[in-house]
Amino acid sequence: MQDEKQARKPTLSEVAALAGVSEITVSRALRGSPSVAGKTLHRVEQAAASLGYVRNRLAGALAGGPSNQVGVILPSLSNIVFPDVLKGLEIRLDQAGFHPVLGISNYDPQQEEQLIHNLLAWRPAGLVIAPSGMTDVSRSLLAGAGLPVVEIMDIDTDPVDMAVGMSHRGAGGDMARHLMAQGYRRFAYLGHDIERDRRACARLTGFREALSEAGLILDACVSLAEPSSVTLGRRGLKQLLAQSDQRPDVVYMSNDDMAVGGVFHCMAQGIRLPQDLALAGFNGLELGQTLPVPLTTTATHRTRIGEIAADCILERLAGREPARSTDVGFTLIAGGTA
Amino acid sequence: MQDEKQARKPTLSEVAALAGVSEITVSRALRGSPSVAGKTLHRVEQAAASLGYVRNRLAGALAGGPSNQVGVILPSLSNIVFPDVLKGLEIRLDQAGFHPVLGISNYDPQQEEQLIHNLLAWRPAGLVIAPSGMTDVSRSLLAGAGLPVVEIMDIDTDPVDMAVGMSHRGAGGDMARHLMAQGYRRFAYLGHDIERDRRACARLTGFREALSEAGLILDACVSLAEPSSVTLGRRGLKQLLAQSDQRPDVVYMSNDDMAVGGVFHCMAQGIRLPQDLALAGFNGLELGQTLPVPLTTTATHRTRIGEIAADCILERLAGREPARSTDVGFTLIAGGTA
DNA sequence: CTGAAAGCGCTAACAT
DNA sequence: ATGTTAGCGCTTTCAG
Repeated sequence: MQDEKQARKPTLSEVAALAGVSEITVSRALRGSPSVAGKTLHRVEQAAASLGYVRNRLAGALAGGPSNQVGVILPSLSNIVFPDVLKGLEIRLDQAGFHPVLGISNYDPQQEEQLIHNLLAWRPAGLVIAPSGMTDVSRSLLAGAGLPVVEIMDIDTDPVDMAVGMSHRGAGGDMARHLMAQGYRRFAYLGHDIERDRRACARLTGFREALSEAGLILDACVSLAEPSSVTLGRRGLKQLLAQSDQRPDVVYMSNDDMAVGGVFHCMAQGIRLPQDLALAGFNGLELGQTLPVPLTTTATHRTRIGEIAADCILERLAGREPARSTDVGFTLIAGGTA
Repeated sequence: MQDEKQARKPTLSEVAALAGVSEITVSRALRGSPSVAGKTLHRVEQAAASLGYVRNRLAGALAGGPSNQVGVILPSLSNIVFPDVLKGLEIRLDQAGFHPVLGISNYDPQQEEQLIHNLLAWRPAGLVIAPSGMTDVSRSLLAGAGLPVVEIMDIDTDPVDMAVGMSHRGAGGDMARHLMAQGYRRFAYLGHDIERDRRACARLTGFREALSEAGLILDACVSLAEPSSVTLGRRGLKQLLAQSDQRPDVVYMSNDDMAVGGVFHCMAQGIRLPQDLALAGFNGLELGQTLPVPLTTTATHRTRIGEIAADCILERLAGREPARSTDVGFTLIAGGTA
């Protein structure tokens, strides 16, 4: 080891000098090129270690070498959903020696555009984005970036490059059909700040469409202008029930966090599930499935979305051509709350 | 806008040519230097926009400009705890125009060491790490990196540079004293793969110490070799109760996820909380506080840790000297389960 | 307020 | 298997 405070980090040429070879040989050796003699390799590694050499990938990438950074833009980290996706991304990227560079858009198209610009400035190897209403500028930045781009979560819209996700509209429709099949007829919806969450919006649209096809309607539809949470679901359901003169048969909640809040409200009020009131959520979080009565919901494959998105980037970088759109599907869980 | 597929991105000199000024003037203009005439600035911005210019920060950073990347190493993303910390980091970093570059160590010191090396290769402006048993090499890499480093979560050990967190040992001790004050005498502990989670370990240590000081002991101590989860807590409590010939008064669970699982087990079995059995967790997750009976636990200030860690990095970069160690504390929540 | 020169540390391309 | 040459695109000096 060397001094604790080395102001200037050692460079390739210093390693080269110590090892008695040229810079390029050190470069090749340290990058694991097969065309370096075992003996040379060893000597270079020794020299690098003894100097505490740490490769400068800024210089490498600028000189035309590959980057191992992948830009990742997500709308939020508050709910476990996006960390789950990020986990899948990270696992696969890490295996390939890549790192996610993160940006959070807060569901704001302007922030999103800014982030795309900022992340592109680092010339990443690829970009993964859970879109929040991309602007034309955003789209054109991505189209012109000349790198693999994966839009995740949703496959209801046409992607700039690639897409991995599921149909939220389809999920909403399927849940509506499932609930109708259970015999429910009076439907209500309780959502969080749905203006900003286009995917929650798409589910509601699909839900409505399916009801409509069966000649039914949504009796009540409440959206609260706050991010989703268990607390909000609990409070929201209380409010929804208070303001309905006739209690609905079933409430479709914008996601599991909200739905679990609803379940807790019912528990506290002695409202029996599903006899007195039925509830359905979305996401299939562990939380909802571990309740004494498992939540009726739609399980999504979040980590899988992340993994596949990473694979798309890596495949493309390897010169192959991944599917333009990948549907990871979803699974309706007929739990005990509806 | 320009062609969808621009193979080579425009460079500073192209913008300069179009604007009729020198490269350096464009550089200054685009970085918002005050010493650029308003008229020139405008012309440069026009030129940049019309070419779809995206700054290359690789080149900028290599040439000695500042980096706006901050390496972030976390042990896991599976539990909401670290995403919460990451959220706090991201908020503050984003405000300052910085981005986190992420690495997940999986609680493995070797992976951690590798990550530190990889992230340092990008010459980030700073590094934030939730340590997982740092090796000597890790420590020496950080010490010699010549950049601000913040170790987060824990302040029980001496940091290489700066630390932001709380005393987990203290939290365990406080909970033990709280439970003893409630009159409980037969204590049990239920943990997840605690070998890997040094902070959970520290809490248990503090818990034991406090019992010991009062002349009490831990009657049962079960650790399951799996990551913590609601499911594991539910299953684990069942197992723990089955194998105890005399039921404990109270079970200290390694965290809230585990504890909520325990609560669900009790609900399902008709075990009354806290009369028949008391439970306590750790973290103060929303989940536990929204249960019909709020969980007794220790609230941690996770997002705050992230925010302060980011501030430490930014302060140091601004030339100021932040506190070497920041204790964000914790708050014991005397809920209804103990 | 603007510019010219020099070089950050590395790697691709072309030798040998 | 190793070396030489020539930048990558920007920003830091240092000059006006």
